[in-house]
Amino acid sequence: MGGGIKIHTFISCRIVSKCLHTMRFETPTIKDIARALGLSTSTVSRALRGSYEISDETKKLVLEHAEKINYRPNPIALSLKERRSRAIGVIVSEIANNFFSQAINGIESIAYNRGYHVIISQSHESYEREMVNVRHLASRSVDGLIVSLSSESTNLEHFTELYDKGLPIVFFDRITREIETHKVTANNYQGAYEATEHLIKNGCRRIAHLTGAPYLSITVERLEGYKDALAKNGIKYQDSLVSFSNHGGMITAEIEEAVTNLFAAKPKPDAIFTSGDRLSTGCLSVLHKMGLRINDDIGFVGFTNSNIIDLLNPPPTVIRQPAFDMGQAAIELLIQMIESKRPVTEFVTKVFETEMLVSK
Amino acid sequence: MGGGIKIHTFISCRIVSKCLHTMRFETPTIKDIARALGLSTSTVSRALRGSYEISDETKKLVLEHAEKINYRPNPIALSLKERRSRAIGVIVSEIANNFFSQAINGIESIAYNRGYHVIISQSHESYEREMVNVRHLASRSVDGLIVSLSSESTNLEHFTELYDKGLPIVFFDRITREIETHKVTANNYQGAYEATEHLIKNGCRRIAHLTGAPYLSITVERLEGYKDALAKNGIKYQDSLVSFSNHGGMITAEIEEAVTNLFAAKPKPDAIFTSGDRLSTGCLSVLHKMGLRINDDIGFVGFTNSNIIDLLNPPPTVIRQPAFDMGQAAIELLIQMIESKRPVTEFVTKVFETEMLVSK
DNA sequence: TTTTTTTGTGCAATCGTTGCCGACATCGTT
DNA sequence: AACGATGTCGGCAACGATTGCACAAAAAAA
Repeated sequence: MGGGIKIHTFISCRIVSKCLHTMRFETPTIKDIARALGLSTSTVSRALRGSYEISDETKKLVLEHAEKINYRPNPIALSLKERRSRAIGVIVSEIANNFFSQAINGIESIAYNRGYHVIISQSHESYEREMVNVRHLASRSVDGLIVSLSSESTNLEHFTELYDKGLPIVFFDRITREIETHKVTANNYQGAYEATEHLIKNGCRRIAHLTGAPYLSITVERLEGYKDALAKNGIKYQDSLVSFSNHGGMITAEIEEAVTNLFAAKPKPDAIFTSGDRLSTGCLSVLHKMGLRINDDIGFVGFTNSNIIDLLNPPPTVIRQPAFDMGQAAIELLIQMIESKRPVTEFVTKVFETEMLVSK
Repeated sequence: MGGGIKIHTFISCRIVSKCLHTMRFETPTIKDIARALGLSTSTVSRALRGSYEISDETKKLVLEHAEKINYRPNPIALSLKERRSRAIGVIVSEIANNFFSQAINGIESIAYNRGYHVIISQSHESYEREMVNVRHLASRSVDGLIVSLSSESTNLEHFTELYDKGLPIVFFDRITREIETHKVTANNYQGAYEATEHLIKNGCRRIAHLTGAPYLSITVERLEGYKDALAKNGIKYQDSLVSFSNHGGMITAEIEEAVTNLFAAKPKPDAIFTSGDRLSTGCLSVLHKMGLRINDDIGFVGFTNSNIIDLLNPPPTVIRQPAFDMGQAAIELLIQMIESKRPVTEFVTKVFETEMLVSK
């Protein structure tokens, strides 16, 4: 950061003869096998699928030759014909977010075993980007979608448009009431409640809340938990102690401004509760820059799945979501929808409990 | 972690009538337009592409109807016909690695502007997984590949197989000499040299080196830098002070064992230099668990692109790579290869300088 | 020997799109 | 009047794979 980036460029001048990088590269097809063996493509196709109508002799011939020329069926042709791709799309705001990357690992762990490929796509918290990605994935015939909404997504037409036509979609993390389908989420209310109560038990009374875009489900649920914990403990809720960050912590300046504003409240807050991976780490950075030590100078609890928070100074108390398991649950529900013979009419919402890791 | 995971499952029993989730969903095609307007598909196709052979009147008719029924060309059919997809594949070991997620952001930032989609795929440091992913991406007609090799990849046939057939490939980060193509890398030698020298200047004499799989380019280059820095400063290199982690830090137990082994050397090392994001954070965790304070009890420098290392206690000195810029460089070279009219015969290797952030 | 059954294979359509060629009609030119 | 040029459009084939139907040859039954 800061200053130009130095680059050395080595030019290797050796000329590689085999390089044919303008012709599209070719793969052996069923036709090549047919031609080589003097059969028709249909016979070859059936032989490869082990159809009972083909003699064992022919089958052996075909299979051996297919093996020899390293034949692989062309999935694009199959997708076009069968209108399915055995690929599922995942849309999250940012992969550089521990919660999401862990969830994706959960998704992959099951998808690959069930023969599905996973295509990851980032919305970068942008409605526009989300829409483009959804359309692209759909038109590429993904068999289903796992989605965590972007901060900006209030209009969900790009989803309903496809969902109503029969594309299976499962929402996770940032879910929506507008679309009736399977959903997977953490118990955000409870997590926020516990976080807030933890701060109260440690003597904090003016607890600020730094959270994401106001229309996101996770924002609403966590805000509710926060409010209820305050109420149960006889603390009055104050608007000035809550700050919404529309970009979910992706823009550092936004967090700095939010924290500054929160500290402008009078009297000053004595604790801060952050909602979301990027917001939590971002807020800790800002506090650090301001020279405030958490626990000593200010109470802190945040939602984050970072795996190195125990190395921080001092280690903050965090709310952790079972991201990997949530990913697994989401893909299982999706595959169930994709492979269901009859229309799915009953939908479940799986709610996973969060865990509070208290700094010692 | 620890204990079962509690899940609440809410079953929503409302029945949604429009739900047809067994039929594959259908998109309007060029045929629908042709039928509706009493034209042939070829005329419609040409009208949509604005061909000069079609009268303005017909064009207007077609375009209006296309807009009305929300027609989108089917990319699968196009891929099949044109044998290109305007999608590029990226294969990295783990997206839950700051270096890679930043590089991917760099790749996306350019790809989207140039009309390419980015498909991300993880090898999880497994040769097997890498091979499956490469084959899948290739058979899905990606127009090119950006690859950082997995720890286990010594055999590169799955790449040469495709590369020789004309699939453009750019390697970055973990590159290889075996394949002659464009490459993007950091100046790992220099980074390691500076890191080691920094430790020496701070009085360390027995510097351990915790690094990745021995056949990776980054491992070799960083080891060279480490060795040369020792030599230039009159310190004898010792095998017992270097430990190779084959899984690149993905397995915590492996790091713990490695660190334990390094500390078994006599006399004990007085500093540790780690190569790689996961290894650095993993090592810091282990040191923390062992109750060793870096700088005070043991010197430390590590390669990492984590954005919260300044929050660690105490903040370690780190070597940072310009990941975003490296990603941009890689995709630019790839697109250049893809769109080149004539075979590419001269290849460049771009080497980006690293930056050492010294803890104050 | 004739008819029926069985077995093995090929033809052609399909998926959505585009390239190529040919079919007209209209106009202007010689 | 005959011809070529131009403008506008449709038909066919192809991309790679699958599949229902038809058809052949061989085997079995009559």
